[in-house]
Amino acid sequence: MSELKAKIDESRLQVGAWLNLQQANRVLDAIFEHRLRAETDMSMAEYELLFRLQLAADHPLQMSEIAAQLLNSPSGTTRMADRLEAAGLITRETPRDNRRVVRVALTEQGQQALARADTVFREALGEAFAAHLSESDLNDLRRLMRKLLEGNGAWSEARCEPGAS
Amino acid sequence: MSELKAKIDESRLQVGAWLNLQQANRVLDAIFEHRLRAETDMSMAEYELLFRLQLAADHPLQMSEIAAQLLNSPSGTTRMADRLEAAGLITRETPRDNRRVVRVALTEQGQQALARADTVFREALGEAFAAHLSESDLNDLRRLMRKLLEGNGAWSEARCEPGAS
DNA sequence: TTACAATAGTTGTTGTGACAACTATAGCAA
DNA sequence: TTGCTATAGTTGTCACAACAACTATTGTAA
Repeated sequence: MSELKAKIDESRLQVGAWLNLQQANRVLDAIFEHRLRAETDMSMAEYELLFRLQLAADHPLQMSEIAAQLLNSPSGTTRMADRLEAAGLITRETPRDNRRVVRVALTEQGQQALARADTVFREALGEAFAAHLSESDLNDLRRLMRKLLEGNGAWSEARCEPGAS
Repeated sequence: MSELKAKIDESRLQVGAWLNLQQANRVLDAIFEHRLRAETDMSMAEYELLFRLQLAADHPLQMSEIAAQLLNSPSGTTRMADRLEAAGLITRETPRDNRRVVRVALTEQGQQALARADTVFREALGEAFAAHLSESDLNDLRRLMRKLLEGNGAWSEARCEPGAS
């Protein structure tokens, strides 16, 4: 009897924690999306792609790497690259030694756009995210998320070492 | 000089924590979506709507309440309700005393579908989410997410008291 | 060398969500 | 009552993402 009750309580705690995680993510996503769109006419997804390109500035990424890092489908990545290329923010190049792959690089204009977006995003991040968490909170959060990612075999893709911008 | 460095480190920590949060959310979302779709032919969004209906089983929800709880747009909520109604899982009813609103309720069939989805979801939640977190981790997580939600004025909507399933 | 399999991206199609415009009802003031 | 405003939902349109099918290139084995 009390075992059943304990199980139900356990389940409630789990569901509650997950719902909170999801809601927080949605709320913050919406905030960042709005801010970015309003001030730079760029979507979060596009910003993330440019951001990943800059992270790996030394070795230009190919489509499949981008897709893996962003957890996007290949087709979605193609379409996004289409838009960014049309806007003049990135270039696609297929190297001669392997004509299957496509290497994506930031253009000068793309770097400028990214810099602007970086400013806007970090400001929004500070206000809507970091302002409500202490430094130890941030470390706790990273620890928890790392556990979740590792537990689901998704840690490698999530690795990120933001460059000194 | 070292102040600038400290600021950069701070920003890295913030960005990293956010990226991890987002990635973890995406990975888990994808897992749950797949599991639910495979075993119940229902999307997470649809499950969440039914779930919210059951949470408030005593007083049937109206469209705007559902939209607020799910952080969805009114139009999106209408479309989802269209699908669920067509599938026979919910009913819409406009009460006579206020013919503007639409009250949504689970049908018998909807309750059964929800029960199945509940089983599948909670199993997936246990495996992909809760299995990697201790009870104190879960409480930490709730605490952190609550801070974020409160900080952005979104706590009330996120409130959830899962019923004894 | 030729044939077959594997890899990398792209395109066709479809589903879903958002914003804005619209309809209908309710509240309220003159 | 009449007219104005606010509220509640729905619909038109469009943007974006996913899956599957397709093309092109590379690797490999007979």
